[in-house]
Amino acid sequence: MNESPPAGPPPAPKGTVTQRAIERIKAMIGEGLLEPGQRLPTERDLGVQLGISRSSVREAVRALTVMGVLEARHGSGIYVTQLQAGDLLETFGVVADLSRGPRLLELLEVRRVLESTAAALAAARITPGQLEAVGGHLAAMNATDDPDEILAHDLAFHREIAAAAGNETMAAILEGLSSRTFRTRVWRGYQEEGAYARTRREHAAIHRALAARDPEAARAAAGAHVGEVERWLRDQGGP
Amino acid sequence: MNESPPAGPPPAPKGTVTQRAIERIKAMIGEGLLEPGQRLPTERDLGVQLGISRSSVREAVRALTVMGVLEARHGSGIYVTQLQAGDLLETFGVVADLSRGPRLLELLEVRRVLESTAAALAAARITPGQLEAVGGHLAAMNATDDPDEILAHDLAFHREIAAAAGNETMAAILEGLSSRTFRTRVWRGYQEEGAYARTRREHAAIHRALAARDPEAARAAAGAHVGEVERWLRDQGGP
DNA sequence: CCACCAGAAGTGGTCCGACCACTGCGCACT
DNA sequence: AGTGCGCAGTGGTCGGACCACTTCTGGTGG
Repeated sequence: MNESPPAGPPPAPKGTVTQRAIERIKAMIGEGLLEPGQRLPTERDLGVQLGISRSSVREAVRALTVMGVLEARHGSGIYVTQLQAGDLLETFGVVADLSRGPRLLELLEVRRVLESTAAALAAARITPGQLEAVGGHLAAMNATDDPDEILAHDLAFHREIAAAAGNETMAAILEGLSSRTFRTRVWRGYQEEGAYARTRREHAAIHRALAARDPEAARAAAGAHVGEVERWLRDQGGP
Repeated sequence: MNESPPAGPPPAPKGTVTQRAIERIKAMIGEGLLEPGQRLPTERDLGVQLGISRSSVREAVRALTVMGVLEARHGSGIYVTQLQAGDLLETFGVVADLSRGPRLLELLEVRRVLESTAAALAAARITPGQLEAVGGHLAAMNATDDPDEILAHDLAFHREIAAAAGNETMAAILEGLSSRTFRTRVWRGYQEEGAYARTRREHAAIHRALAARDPEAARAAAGAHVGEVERWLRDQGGP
């Protein structure tokens, strides 16, 4: 009769129940209690353990799934992802897709910086096999007139370079920054100006720098490539 | 009696219901039907519109909330965010916090690249007021011995520079890459080696380059700064 | 003995209905 | 007119039920 009104410390009084659940699960992983690839308790059990309803558990799991931390397999269970990049890319891509105006330019600026660096790293580390793959996409891109196919090979071209840079995280970020719809939106108008030729020239320059194992040349070529799109976009929305 | 078994086109048969709901809402925003700051229909109404239950709507909203696209205000309604960067930082920070081993190094490498660029941009654009703020954090950092306070001013120091670079998106990414717990974890051991002096020297060098409006010097100083932490971390987990 | 398949158990996915906590606004009271 | 209270509306939480899918198990036939 003396501690009911004054304070009830046990049931943590912060934020919403779901928010707390997210923190709890996140903490479990952070503390190593949950290893990547490991299976979590069932939603029902988690609800009991955390003292919350299954609905709230589901929302927490959904949130962590979106973040790329957890993965739910229907009929099997919930698992901790390998956190192997490419998992956080989805969120990043969504933001990129929804960005407009000045934000788009900023995104492109970030991409230019990372793409340049990736190209420089790739020039130093790329394997003959990877170089051949890059060349393949370059050739395929030049051999067709179908915009969709060109776009696909363009994406693959850059993806291959990012992979060759040896930094999966950077590759994942670039992947998000070059998400399909994002790219499609920008290219729609860009290519109408007959920018194909310039694009081909720039891609060829990047490929040449990679083949020559010249990091600085690759950095410059990649930077110029993205910079061109940047310039076009700036002119577009500007005056 | 003749179209029940053959085909049911209206209820698109792809993915889970929640996933579809996410796409639908995302599309509404992408197509401009939902302006930033605008209020969405209630969860109950959305359920009716999309032909799904409120539970599923809630999960979809939760997912988009985590992505920083929506914001739910208890008792008021669901709103579209301004997509003003800093919203996607949370997810990015979580990933950074949970990363381990090689992934951590990759993250740091990305940070080095962006931090260098931000410093270079800041050197060209920084205002006297911002420069003073940077100097203030530098002085405050050198004036105390409390690790927590040092960390706080360290974060503010870099945040101020990122802001001065004039690219909010880049600043948001750097913010996520320097999230509190991430930083704390790395610094715990780093500072034990009496790295304070070196950190102070490096920070001073960055500040000097900014004051001199020398982009290349700022780029080099910032790159070296992050690179030092990188080197230490590599030595740590290596042999 | 092995390969294969049908069933059962367990899991996430979806739906429903109820109630709680908070916000916002309008009405009545002062 | 100013103030406070109450009510309607909204997101937050809960519990239970059922569905869809995966997985393992046991049996059956080769």
